[in-house]
Amino acid sequence: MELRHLRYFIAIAEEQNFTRAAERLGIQQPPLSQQIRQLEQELGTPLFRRLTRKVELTEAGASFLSDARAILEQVERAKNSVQRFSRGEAGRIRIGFAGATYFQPEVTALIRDYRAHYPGVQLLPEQSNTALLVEGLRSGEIDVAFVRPPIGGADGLNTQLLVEEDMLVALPAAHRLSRQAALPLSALAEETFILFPRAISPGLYDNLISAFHQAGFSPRLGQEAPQIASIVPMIDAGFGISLVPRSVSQIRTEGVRYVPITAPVPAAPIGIAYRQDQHSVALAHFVALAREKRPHAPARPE
Amino acid sequence: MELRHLRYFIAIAEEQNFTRAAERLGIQQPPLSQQIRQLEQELGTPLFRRLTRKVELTEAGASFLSDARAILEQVERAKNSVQRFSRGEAGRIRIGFAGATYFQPEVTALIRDYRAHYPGVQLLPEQSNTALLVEGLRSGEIDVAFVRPPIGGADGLNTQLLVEEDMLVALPAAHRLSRQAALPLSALAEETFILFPRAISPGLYDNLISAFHQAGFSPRLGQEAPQIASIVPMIDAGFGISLVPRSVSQIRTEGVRYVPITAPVPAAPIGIAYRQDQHSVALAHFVALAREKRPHAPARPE
DNA sequence: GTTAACCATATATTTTAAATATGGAAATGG
DNA sequence: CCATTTCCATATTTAAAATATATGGTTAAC
Repeated sequence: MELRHLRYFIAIAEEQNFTRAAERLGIQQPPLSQQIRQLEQELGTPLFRRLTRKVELTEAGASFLSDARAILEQVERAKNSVQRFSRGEAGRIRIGFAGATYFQPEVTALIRDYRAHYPGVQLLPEQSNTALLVEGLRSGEIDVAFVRPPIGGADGLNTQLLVEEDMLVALPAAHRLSRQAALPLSALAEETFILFPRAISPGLYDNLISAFHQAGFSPRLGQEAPQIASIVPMIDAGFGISLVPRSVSQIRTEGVRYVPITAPVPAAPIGIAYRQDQHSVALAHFVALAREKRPHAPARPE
Repeated sequence: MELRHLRYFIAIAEEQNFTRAAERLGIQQPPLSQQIRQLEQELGTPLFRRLTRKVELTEAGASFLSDARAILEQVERAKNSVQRFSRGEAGRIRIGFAGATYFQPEVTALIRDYRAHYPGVQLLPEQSNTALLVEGLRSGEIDVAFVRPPIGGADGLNTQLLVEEDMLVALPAAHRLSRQAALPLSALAEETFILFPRAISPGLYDNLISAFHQAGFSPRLGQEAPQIASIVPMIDAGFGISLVPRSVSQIRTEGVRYVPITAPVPAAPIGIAYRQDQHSVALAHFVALAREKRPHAPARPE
């Protein structure tokens, strides 16, 4: 059986007439008769009663008619579906968010814009840290991730800068410096710092450390925070002070103040990372949208 | 697109290899490549990524794979369905029951047996009278009916005798004859009879009247009953007495007694009627089952 | 009783799928 | 690193299958 048989069968059922159905199908009547004979043979039962002026469906034929129509409709749906996938209008993107990247307005704006453009694509967010996300990208568990570049050993992964974020000082409201409008980093030489483990975001960590060195001191490290976002409550709890990406200051707490840094300002860039051998059209659109938003985008034609 | 394309596509997706898929399909590899190229062209997108050691589905291909499988399964279901219809294992029979025929054990036994043999056939019962049922058979609203033969003007309809029922006298419990073991019809010459309108079952009505004439009297007619089954409550209510098919005596009421007739015994046969130009296999089975049950079936080979 | 409608059959032709032969690219294995 | 293997694509031939043409038979219609 082939779809041709179904198309022919339906045409005859609708016309109740082989000759007219053949015309409608753009073929002659004899091949149509022959194809239906084949179909009836394969099914083992007549589908039509041939009367003198018209043909009519047998019971078996009537049952087959609705099925045949449903099959052709399903074929059409499958075609459309495949094309939506190939155009990136359908699909699935597993998105990873590294520590505190989901506070960044640029990040949420990108997600929002993408959803507006491609509502048919399912977005599966996952929260983690840069190191684990890079791992997930490599193993294929994640399609794209918002990370804090640079990411070590990025072989096989592409990274694209999305936001050039800076960092702020975060300190307890009761701290003697918490009312300052701005601070040089050197003013913090004697403080105890809460930092996250270098392993979860080496790039960001190294940015911090090198800023400290530029300011002329090595930070005294206190309790380690399990992740970036948990630094804020730890400051509130009195474990020390820290430097956090500016977007983290969206976490407003009674006991914590954020103060801008005059110099040297540590960078906390956010980028998106994805596999180089990545074939998803949906993801390509996502990356393209991110590129439109990248900072200082040079206006060069592509 | 033809089903062939789907079968080929699925084989390759499962084998991840054109050559092996071709073997499995019993064709050579080049025509397989060609058919897939056709399919990809029609869909407007590649379905496979051709790697050096294997092929893998694209996103579009993965979406198409599940659809293709679903389509082939639906085709199989349609085939099976059509065959069930052609064997009479699926279908629908609209069955009419004339007045009081559904009290007859033979009738309910036939229905029960048929349902046991062909559980896939939907039986749609409808209660009416012989005249309306004959009408329904002609117009195609009903497929088969239990009627009280003979049915007038049976052109185009076949009738088959199912039960040779006789009639009983039905009278009030308080009636002077209600304790008799049996009665000749002539004993009722002076009674008032409740009868149904001749129009709803002329055969049965004429059987009654001719039995009265054989017994040597014309019945005095009282109130008319709208249908056979409603005769019993009318007797209870004191409108008169009547003769009813033996199976009606299953309606046991405190105030009504049934007494057998010695002679002449009016016949109340039940038959099934259906269109001669009837093509339903399911109905043919039903009629065949009824024939096995017909009274005094002569043991002639067919 | 002749004609018209309509499907089936027989045969010819064209289209299409499948087979054969071969090439090229990439991994594998001495 | 070169030879070999794996595996799909392409070109061409062959076989199969669908379609076209011609025609016949049956039944209703005029």
